[in-house]
Amino acid sequence: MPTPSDAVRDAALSVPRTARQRARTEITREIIETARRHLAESGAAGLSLRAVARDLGMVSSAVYRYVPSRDDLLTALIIESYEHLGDAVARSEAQLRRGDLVGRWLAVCHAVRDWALANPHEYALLYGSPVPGYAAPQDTVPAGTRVPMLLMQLSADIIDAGMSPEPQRVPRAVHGSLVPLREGSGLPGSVPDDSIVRGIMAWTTLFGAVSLELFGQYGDGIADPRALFDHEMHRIAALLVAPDQ
Amino acid sequence: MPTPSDAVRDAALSVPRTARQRARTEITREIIETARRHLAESGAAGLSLRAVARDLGMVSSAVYRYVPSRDDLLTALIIESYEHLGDAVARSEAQLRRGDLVGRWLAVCHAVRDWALANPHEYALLYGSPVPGYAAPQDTVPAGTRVPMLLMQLSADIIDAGMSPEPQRVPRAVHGSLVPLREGSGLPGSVPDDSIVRGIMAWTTLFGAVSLELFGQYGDGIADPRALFDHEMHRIAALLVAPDQ
DNA sequence: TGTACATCAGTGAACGCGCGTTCACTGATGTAC
DNA sequence: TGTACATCAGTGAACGCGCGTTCACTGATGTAC
Repeated sequence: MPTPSDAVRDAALSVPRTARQRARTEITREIIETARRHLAESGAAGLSLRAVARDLGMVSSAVYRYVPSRDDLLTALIIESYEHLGDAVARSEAQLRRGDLVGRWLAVCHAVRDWALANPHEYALLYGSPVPGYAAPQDTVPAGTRVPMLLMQLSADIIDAGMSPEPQRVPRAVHGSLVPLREGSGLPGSVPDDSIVRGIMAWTTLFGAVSLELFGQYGDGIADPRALFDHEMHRIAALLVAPDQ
Repeated sequence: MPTPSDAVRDAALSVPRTARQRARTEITREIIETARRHLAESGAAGLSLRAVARDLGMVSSAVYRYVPSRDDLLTALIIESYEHLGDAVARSEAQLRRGDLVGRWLAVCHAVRDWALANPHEYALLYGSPVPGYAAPQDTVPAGTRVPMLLMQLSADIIDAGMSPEPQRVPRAVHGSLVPLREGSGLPGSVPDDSIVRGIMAWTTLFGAVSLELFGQYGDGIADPRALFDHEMHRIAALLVAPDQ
């Protein structure tokens, strides 16, 4: 059952046939691109179908031929933003030797931070406060889990390389808490709870650091946020990878 | 030089004299309380002077006798929210024996999380994406640093108790990065960089965990977020307090 | 204690703006025979 | 290859809504003598 936002993406991606279909594909893309520009400049709350239409020289009602509603446009943008972030992170991480586990972790961290600094409104849309009156549909979930998935792969590689820190026992309640995550992600049962917890903590510190910096909590207190971030991520790496044995 | 939002707070707090002044104080409070209710229900973007006026049975222009503009009202709410959070955290932390350093840390963590869950829009206002078109003035800084200050006090107590982990050396760039924070906070020079870094990392993980949970990044993956949070904060405690020597 | 004047709260209308969405309609493009 | 019909893009007007802020005005409260 295709949802409206599927339709939006499909139209933007499908192979064009007739002139009409080609135009439709192109204009849908233009609408999304224009919306993305507005999002980047004014943030999600300032995103308006009328403004997008104006920018494209269309009458506002014409946009409804391509996009069912403002919320669907927002959903499409959220998914695309997750994909952009995911691409940036994957590209950066792929450049490192597979065996360089700490390096791969740091590449992920800096890719996330760099992308966030370059695209602050998109980052805020994904990881900031929810947009009022908008509830992200389930469609956004697969794109949204790309970075966590990448970190899980990294964790798995660390375990395979025998570089994982000695697993600690984890309270029963925490074990139970992780069950849906295990089921949803197809994680092999052999991965200990402790590794998952470490992964979540690393992920938490990563996004916590980026959010605190980007959302202004450092104030004027930190002269060189990149240096601090880099150092923090180095230290957190000890959570993931045991020092050489 | 009193700023407009100072005026708002002063009016709400000053000792009343004449009937007029008493009414002014009361009505200013009512405006702020109503605005806070709206904020709690619809979030910062949905906060409107007209809606507040309606709720109070006033005509919209009358509010301008008490509040110079919407932005000043927002500033007042931000400051109050920081104070509420700060109060909640301080109250909770004060109940523990001073020597129970890990317990004090955990009290801070749970107080932050509990407050955030009880007041999600206020939390989003403070730690989420910035409100579009609004720049928080410097007035909000003192209130905004209450929780960090509390954590610094805790760190200082840990050092005094000799429970601090063996300080690591910190890269020169990181040392430099911390200079404005040292100057701005009146931290004694004897506190090593390493302790500050540890404090920042703990603070980062704390707010990262609360934000990821509250802003929906866990999806359906975590069955019992409180248990996970509690466990994470226990483990982060090792950053701050060395295991018994 | 009473009067004259100054201060201030609250009114109501207005300005100028923007938004999402619907709908009947026109004219161009595509399709089936 | 040409015609008849169906599909679809885009128009323009409208509905109904909400917002922040200003301004001239009224009537009540406060103050100085």
